[in-house]
Amino acid sequence: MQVIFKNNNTYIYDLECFSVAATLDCGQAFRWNEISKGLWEGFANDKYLKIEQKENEVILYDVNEAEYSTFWENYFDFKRDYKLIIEKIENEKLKTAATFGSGIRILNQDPWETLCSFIISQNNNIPRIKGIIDRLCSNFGEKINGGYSFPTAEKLAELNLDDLSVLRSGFRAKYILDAARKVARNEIDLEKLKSISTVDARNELLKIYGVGNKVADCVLLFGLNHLDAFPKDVWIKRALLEMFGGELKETESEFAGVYQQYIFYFARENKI
DNA sequence: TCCCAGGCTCTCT
DNA sequence: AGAGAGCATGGG
Repeated sequence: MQVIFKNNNTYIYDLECFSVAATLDCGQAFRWNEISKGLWEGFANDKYLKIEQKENEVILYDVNEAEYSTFWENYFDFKRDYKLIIEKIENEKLKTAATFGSGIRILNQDPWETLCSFIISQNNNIPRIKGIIDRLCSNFGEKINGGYSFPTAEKLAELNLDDLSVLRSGFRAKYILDAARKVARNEIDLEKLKSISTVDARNELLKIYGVGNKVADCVLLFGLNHLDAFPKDVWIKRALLEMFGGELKETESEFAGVYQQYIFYFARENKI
């Protein structure tokens, strides 16, 4: 892997195990869109990015060295050796799924944005999740280059259910408010959850009204860097049954969350 | 039209 | 402690 900074862009060469499409379109983030083949734009927290993948080249437009090394490198988890993770898989079917989804990386997203987004995701479909999050940002975020930032918990904590009716988020609005208030009042310290055990962090998240095991595990995995969290949604439960007979001991392992994304992507793309 | 969506809470056994 | 209804809304 080689990183070059030039013309205010960041160019990455010889980067293994990365597909921008698989990573941004596998259901872990909801604010990315493909403009044309291989060219994506989107937001992370209060930052806008245009990123393109060509043959053996990834370009982050208008990203200088400082922005790359302090933010995007970690956001895309470029430093982690996913090839090694895949090589260590012994279960043959899991290896098949991993090979199929080998371009997926687990994004290091902002904890609050992740929490709020996955509260919205429950009993919902992805196009509508994206729509609700778009309205959340355009109504309550800050105007930034190209769009709107994700609103802070402090901002949302001041609002009431009536204010949130513009989101058309249904029964989830009351859950958003409870999460915003608990985070804004520091009843739940999201940053601290990164450094405590996965079990303890999950129990903290479960204190939020509207957060159950699945949403908590998504926040642990996509926003708090707990890669051993294994979110079980309807797709995963079905895939575990059909691919592994309902039992897979790897769901308890160090990189269970990475495996989960491979299985999820494999199941969805292959329509099993 | 009808079914269902990366679930969760509440209630009833 | 396990099962089932209800939840808001709208995409397909």
